[in-house]
Amino acid sequence: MSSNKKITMEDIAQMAGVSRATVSRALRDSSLVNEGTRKRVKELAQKYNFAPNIAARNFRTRKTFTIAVVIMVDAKWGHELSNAFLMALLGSIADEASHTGYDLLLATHHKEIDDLYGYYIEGRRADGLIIIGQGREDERLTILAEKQAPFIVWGAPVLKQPYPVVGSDNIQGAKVAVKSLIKQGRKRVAFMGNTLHPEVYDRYKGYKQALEDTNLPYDPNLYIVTDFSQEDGYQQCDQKLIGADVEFDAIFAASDSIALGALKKLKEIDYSVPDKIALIGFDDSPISLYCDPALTTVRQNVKLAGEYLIRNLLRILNKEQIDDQIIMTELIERGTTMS
Amino acid sequence: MSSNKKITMEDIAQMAGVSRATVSRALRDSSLVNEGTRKRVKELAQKYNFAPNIAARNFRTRKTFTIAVVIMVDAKWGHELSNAFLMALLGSIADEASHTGYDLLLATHHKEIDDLYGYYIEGRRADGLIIIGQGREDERLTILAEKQAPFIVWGAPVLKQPYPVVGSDNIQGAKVAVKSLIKQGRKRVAFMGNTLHPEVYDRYKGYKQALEDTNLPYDPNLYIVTDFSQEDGYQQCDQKLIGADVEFDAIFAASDSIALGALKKLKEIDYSVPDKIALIGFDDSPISLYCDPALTTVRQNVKLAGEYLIRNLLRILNKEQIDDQIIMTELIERGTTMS
DNA sequence: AACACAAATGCAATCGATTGCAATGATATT
DNA sequence: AATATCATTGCAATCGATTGCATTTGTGTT
Repeated sequence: MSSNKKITMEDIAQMAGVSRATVSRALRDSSLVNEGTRKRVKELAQKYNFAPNIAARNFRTRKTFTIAVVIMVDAKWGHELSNAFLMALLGSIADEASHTGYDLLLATHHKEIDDLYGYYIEGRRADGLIIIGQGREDERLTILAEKQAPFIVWGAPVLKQPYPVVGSDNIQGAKVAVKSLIKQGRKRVAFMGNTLHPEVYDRYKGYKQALEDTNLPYDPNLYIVTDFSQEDGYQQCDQKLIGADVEFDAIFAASDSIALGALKKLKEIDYSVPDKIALIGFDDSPISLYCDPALTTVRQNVKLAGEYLIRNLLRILNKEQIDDQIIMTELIERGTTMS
Repeated sequence: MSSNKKITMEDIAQMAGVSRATVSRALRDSSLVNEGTRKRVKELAQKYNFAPNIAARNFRTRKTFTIAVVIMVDAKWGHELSNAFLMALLGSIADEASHTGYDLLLATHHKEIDDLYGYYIEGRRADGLIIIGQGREDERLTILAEKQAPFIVWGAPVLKQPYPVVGSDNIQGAKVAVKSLIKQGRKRVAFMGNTLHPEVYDRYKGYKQALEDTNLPYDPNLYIVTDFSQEDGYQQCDQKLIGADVEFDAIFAASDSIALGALKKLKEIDYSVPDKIALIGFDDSPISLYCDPALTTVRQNVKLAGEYLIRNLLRILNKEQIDDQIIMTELIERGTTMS
């Protein structure tokens, strides 16, 4: 069954009575080959289960049809791969990539490869990069940009950043969420998140804008620095809000996970949600519908995100000029704010 | 800055005053080159930021140092990429792969590529495959095995399956969990899951063994067919347990997501958990600690799972013979069973 | 019949790193 | 001094598909 010898184009060519060149063209539907020949060749390829050696093709064509997805992992912010939102995003990227015929190279990027350009681009492992989570590590991205690597970033546009970004409209999303809290009569809305993260910073800006627009005072005590984890949500809620005797009647959290951590704490001390404290998260991860009460949250459009990332990266590979792309969010109202 | 011409080994060789061959050897730390030469070459490579063309290397060596991770997606069971456990597993695999110097090719496998062998192996996109979620689609795996593809499966050993498997000890894990319920005095334990899935089938076996060992009767009405989603957990709990007037005092769910769905239903109708109904899930996904009450669950050792998958696949690539590998689980007792 | 032109195919160079084998030079052995 | 041995290095073939250019064959035109 398995005559372990791999079949090559030469073999197919012999059997079809044509040259390698013609086989190559036939399989790629080049208009240069005769209809009949093409059919014959394709049938032979089918019959012998022939698949062209991609390594050879990549080598010759100097392309890989592969996109590397680099997930910037920052130990301090928890293992991002357990972040439901990022995973959904990854799934969406994978779907879109397969539609366009690209393979996906996955890298959770710790310290090991610090020369992204050399490794992926120079080394021809991938044609382009999608970077997820710009975090604080802007330096590596700047280097990539300097070397003119084809890449795109999921995140938030930062002042004059030298690379193209796709991201949610964090400012608007946050503003709408916080305004909905205020409309319910909440006067002391806490913000939980870490503004060192550009996306969170935008959510924070939206939060402040909502306060300004409604003439509510901004109280620095209500800005609670919190990393992206349920655990930190729980801890900071405990220490910086409850334990610090800060008065508050609502929380806007920069992610669902933070919100869930806070919710746990609130329930432990019998602060009723939403009666006493209203709560809004960000992401609309699957859990948010199934916690108790169900979590009001700002939905990010994961499907579109994946599409735009791939599509724009392909444009870049195609030497086209592209702009940052901002995706609308949607407030999903559930139990933690319904009164 | 960017003299767009890529540098090759030939260039480095010229500068170092040696041949391509020596450069190649020097960079790969071959013992054949003189210490001084190696140093000189490496410095030049460093200085000019040279990374060997991987496409060329792969082509020549007929290896890719890439492992394809294929996630079998079954629409009926929900988009698996949103499954927290699978994602954690993927993360662990990614970590382990990068330690061993392998790249990871990610594929969420819909219908598009049905010839896994041709695409990945014959096409030399990857040296080997890790298949996640054997599901019912055993056929494709059988074909892979026939073609002697180097691959390994995360899942459960199925009778005489012709491929190596790494998986949790689902039988034991389930047995311990159900027995703990029984020890608490529960007499009517429902099982939620779909036994068409081999791993779930094993959990079901463990469930039945626990009943047998403790001389409790098995009631088919307590086997609730449920897919891997919170939504189906909610629905089936509603229809097949509550709505069907089946008497029960505990639920053992085949995954945390199912358990959470059920929990939501139970709370809606004021069945107190754990007083009236005890509940155990499977996976120990992050949420289980933060739902209310916190979910008792069977923890799978994700870290080990990733390690074993990679390690064993590498053995296979190395033509070694390997056995199935079963990983211990651990019952994590939390609020949904504490009484 | 002679020529122009188009369609289909083949020829052969090419991509860049790896590696078996041969060659070189240096040192040790008799 | 001749020879054996070892450490380095270079030569050149090789992996297999792609593609610019040349060639062949077929059709149409005058």
